[in-house]
Amino acid sequence: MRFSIAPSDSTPIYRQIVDQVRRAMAGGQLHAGDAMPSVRALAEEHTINPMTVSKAYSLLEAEGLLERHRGVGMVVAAVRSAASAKQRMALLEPTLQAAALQAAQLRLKADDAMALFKRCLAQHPFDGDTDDKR
Amino acid sequence: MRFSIAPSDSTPIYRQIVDQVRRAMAGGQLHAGDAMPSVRALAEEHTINPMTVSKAYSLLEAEGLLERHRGVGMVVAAVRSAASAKQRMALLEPTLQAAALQAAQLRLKADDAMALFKRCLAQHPFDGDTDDKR
DNA sequence: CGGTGTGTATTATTGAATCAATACACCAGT
DNA sequence: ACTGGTGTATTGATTCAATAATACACACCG
Repeated sequence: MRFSIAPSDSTPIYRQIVDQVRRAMAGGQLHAGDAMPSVRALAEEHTINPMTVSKAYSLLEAEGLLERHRGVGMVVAAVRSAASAKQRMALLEPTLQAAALQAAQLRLKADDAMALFKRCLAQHPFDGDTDDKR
Repeated sequence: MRFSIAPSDSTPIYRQIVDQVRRAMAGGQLHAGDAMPSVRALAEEHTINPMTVSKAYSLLEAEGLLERHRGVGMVVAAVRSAASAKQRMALLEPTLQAAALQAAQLRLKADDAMALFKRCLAQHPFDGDTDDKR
């Protein structure tokens, strides 16, 4: 599981982690039983505090997405599987709503905004398709 | 000038104001000489602290977008006019990049994401077109 | 058993953002 | 000048996010 953490971002680090895990779960990149990176490993990789990672994991556990196995590590919970397309769209919608608002404030033509979005989408080649099996 | 402030959002209030003014300027909704809502008025309308508004205005003044007229109010600076379409697109791009990343993580089809975005855009009827001239 | 690796709890500290209350400096009208 | 409207400065308190440094509880493995 790859994380992209931006400490400079206004959204808290622990929330960035939570959101990304949520999306990865919904997108089916995480399967039940998969082991999550250890708190210390993740903290070291991004030079953040272990407790910040732990906080994120705790929230995800409370949410039922992860299971805590003390002494072993966090593991993706059993029940969940990939969400339906409709559910995944619902997760994306708030961001697109914000983008649409910005586009309107910028007085951009809807077509232009769409074209730009299309270009952005093309830049994200669904890194899971390059299937990093190990 | 209408502001939509979300105190619950993780991005600081003063930043929400700054960003919205920037977009309104680029979109040509604010013209040189236009008077900005007073610090106290804006603070009261959104039940936020006057100093928070003042902080936002100060940043915008430092940026050259607003001019401070003590005793009179903040006024849109002279030099700037609406930005070119290309510049406005550049302001929107970071948000769409983030959205594209999320879509990829969610394993959404690009077409589906585009369709959703189109729907979101349709919900923002460019409130300036309803032209609240007074 | 003992070591190593898990996640966790605790306490204290830093910094940013916000609020609250007050006082001040400025300008325009009467 | 006075008054009422501007933006601003100051000080303090509060909240939240993140850090730091320990110490602890648990599980696997040899």
